[in-house]
Order: sequence, then structure tokens, then C-alpha cells
Amino acid sequence: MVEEVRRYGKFILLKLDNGVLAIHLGMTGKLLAGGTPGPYTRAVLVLDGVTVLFDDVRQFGSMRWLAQAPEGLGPDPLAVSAAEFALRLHGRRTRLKALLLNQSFLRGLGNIYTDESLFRAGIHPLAIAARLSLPRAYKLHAAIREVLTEAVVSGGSSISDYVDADGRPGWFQFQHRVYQRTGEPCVGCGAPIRRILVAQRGTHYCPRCQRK
DNA sequence: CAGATCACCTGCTTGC
DNA sequence: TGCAAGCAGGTGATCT
Repeated sequence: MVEEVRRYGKFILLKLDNGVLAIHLGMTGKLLAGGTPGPYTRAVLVLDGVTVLFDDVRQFGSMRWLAQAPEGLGPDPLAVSAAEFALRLHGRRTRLKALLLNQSFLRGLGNIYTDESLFRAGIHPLAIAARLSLPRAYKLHAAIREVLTEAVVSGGSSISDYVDADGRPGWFQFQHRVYQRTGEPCVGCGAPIRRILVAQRGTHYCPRCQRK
């Protein structure tokens, strides 16, 4: 009996009568309602009589049965205030890109939306978080909200794997302004989009529009 | 303790 | 054509 379904950062939490099932899709995970198990089906759930497949090619996803819901991650970017966000940036002497990916700082942002948010805010991914001026911190906060809100409306970004529970892809990949557009012209100034590695993650940005 | 780096796993694309 | 290297929506362990 599933009593509640909710999201906590990148976790999907199913509250059951005897615990919580915490599902993380990793990079290539999918939860599919119905369908036939295939070579990448890692688990088959039967929830209140409905079959749900957990497919995951790369196996970075996870499914854990916990006594209690997980906690301790940073605030949700759509719930945190601009003032609180700026305050949290203040003491951190790391590159913004790495900080935004850190789930203890903010919960829910991943590689795509970090790059897209930094671009919209006009901030360089290597900028040191603590050195960001207050107006720029506010601008970044607004950009993150904007990107996430638009992405949710578009059903997310389907690069190669992602589909929703009914097998439908998202459309936000067509709105990406920098992510995986290396060498293509910036939509703002025409300069070629650059790709660097930050925290071992491919990081895409416009060298002209985004300043440290 | 914060921050940086490596490791985990499989498949697809790129370049010699 | 064949094969190796590089790349991919993430994060936990292990270093400095």
C-alpha cells in the first residue's frame, strides 16, 4: 500500500505502511508503468496491483528501503528565498559549478540545469561562490528558478535515455542554450560555446557572456 | 572539515 | 573495417 509519493531532491520517495522506498534514477534510470521487462530491467515493483519497472542501463541508480525518509540535503531551489540562497553562498570558497552540483548545498540540481542556470545568470562556472556580489547571487537564484520551472513544464530533458513513467520524452533539450552545444554559437553573442571539466563533469559556457 | 579526485558501469560516437 | 579513446541527466569513498 503506497500511502504517499513525493520528491526529495533527486529522490522519488514512496511511503509504504512499513517504511519508505527511496528511488534514485542516477544517470540512465527510468521508472516505467507497465511494459515488459527487458535486458536493463533491474527491478519489478508491484504497487497496489500496478506493475512498475525500474530500468537502468548504467546501474548508477538505486532503490533503498528505509525505515525513515532521508533528510539532511540542502534546501529545494524552488523553495529557498533569494536572501537565504545568497547567505549560503557566502562562506563557500569553491567554484560555483561544483557548489551547485553539491546536493548538500541545494537539492535537485544536476549537470544540465547547473550549466543552463549559470548561462542565464551570466556567471562563469569557475567563479568563486563566496566572491559573488549580492546582485549576482540574486540573479543566479532567479535564473535557477526560471530554468527549473521551464524544464518541468517541458517535461525535462531527454538526451538519450530519459522518459517519464509513460515512456514519453521531455522537450527541454531543445531549449538548452549551452549544455552540449560545444563549438556552436552562443544564442546571446555568437561566440563559440566552450566546454571544460569542472568537478569531473563536462561544463558548457559562453566565454563572452559569462564572467567570473 | 571543506574541497578535489577517483571509482563504479554500460553503450554510443569519434578519430586514427 | 577495427579498435581505442572519449563521452554521457550521479554520487559515495577516499585522498589532501
